[in-house]
Amino acid sequence: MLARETEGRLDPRVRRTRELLVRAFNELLAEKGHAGLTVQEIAERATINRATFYAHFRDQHELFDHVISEAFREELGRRLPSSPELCEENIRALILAACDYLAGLNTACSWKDRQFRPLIEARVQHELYEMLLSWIEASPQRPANGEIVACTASWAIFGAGLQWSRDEAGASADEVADQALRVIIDGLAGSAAVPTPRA
Amino acid sequence: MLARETEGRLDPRVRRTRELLVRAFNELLAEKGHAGLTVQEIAERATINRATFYAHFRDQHELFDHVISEAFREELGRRLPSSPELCEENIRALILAACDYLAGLNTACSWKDRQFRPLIEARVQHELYEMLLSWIEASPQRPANGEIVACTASWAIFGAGLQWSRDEAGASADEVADQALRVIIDGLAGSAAVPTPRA
DNA sequence: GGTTCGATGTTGGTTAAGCGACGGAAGGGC
DNA sequence: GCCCTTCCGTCGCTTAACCAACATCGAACC
Repeated sequence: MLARETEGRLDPRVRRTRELLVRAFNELLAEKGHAGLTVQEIAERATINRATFYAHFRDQHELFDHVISEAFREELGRRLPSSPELCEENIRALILAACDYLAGLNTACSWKDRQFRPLIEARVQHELYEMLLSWIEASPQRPANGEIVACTASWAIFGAGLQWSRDEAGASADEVADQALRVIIDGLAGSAAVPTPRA
Repeated sequence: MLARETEGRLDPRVRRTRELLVRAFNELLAEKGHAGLTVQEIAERATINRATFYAHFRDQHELFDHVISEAFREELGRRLPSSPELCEENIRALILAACDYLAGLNTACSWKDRQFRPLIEARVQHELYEMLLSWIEASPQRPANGEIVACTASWAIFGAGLQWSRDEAGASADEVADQALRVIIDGLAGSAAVPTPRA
């Protein structure tokens, strides 16, 4: 009964309610961390009724996922001014975004409780996947199994970014991006790690 | 059908809508001034439907009055930590608040268009009146004609404040407050401007 | 003059938000 | 064990916000 999501148009009340909830959640996250945060608290801060919360999110975890995804999508949006297509430049931006975002979690967002990092990381990978898939499906020669391609590549990008973010004093993000880019685009064969099977 | 104002309880949606409208109006006022501001613009900024606007304010002028009154009441609230009663200390705070608020209009709020100052000043006087009247009616020996007393005194305070705010390099606000306070409390007779009629 | 355009208030029907209450689960005290 | 509190997730009813119109007005503009 709520929110014809598929349509582009969306009831302004719905948009406003979600924005208020997201803002409130972000504020409380910054103030008190995630542990012990109640739905009541979030709803109150957002000036939204608690029951209305459940009309928009199944539970607090879903809101959490939504907020993380949105934050990472914003990070991506800042780095992807060019057209939405599958090209080296964009993939490189994806890698750098993953690096910076994941590294940022180690410093700025040194949460009281690190137990939520896996959840955040899962969202990052998922957003990489979604972005890649949208590019693949918009490309001229779209493969039949775009999902598998997107999945593999997104995990590759994610893995590179995560590894780099954990690696103190390693290579620069640019270097990582360049190397990972080669593997992702040309494959293992192209990266000279294995002999090319058909050469 | 909207907003049982008299009751203390007030639908949270109503409170939120009014706050959004007030905030939007203040923002637009700071950005573009008052001239040429449309209801449509205000409603849009507040993420409120234009029709809903009219469920809360008769027109833009009423919102304007509301905003000004609220700002001045806030100014008063900051200066009146003591109990709400008719005493020298509180009246003095009233005078000083009027002085500062009206003087502030000359500098910080140097609107593109000064034509709205009379409207603002009218609100200041009205708020002074309301505050005084509430004190008078709560006092032990409340006179029958509290309205006339409050009216006279509020205009006196307002006049003193306005004159001071216009007077460059005159007496300090404290001095004005002291002198005006004497006139207001002891009357012309007490201030020695005229001989006391019954002495 | 007449025409176009945009802002203003207003209306009735639709839809989402608020409220109060409910049962259930999780913890804390004793 | 048992009670007490607090949060959770859900439900039916009420109420306010949204929307798409509408007539009206005033300011260009020709």
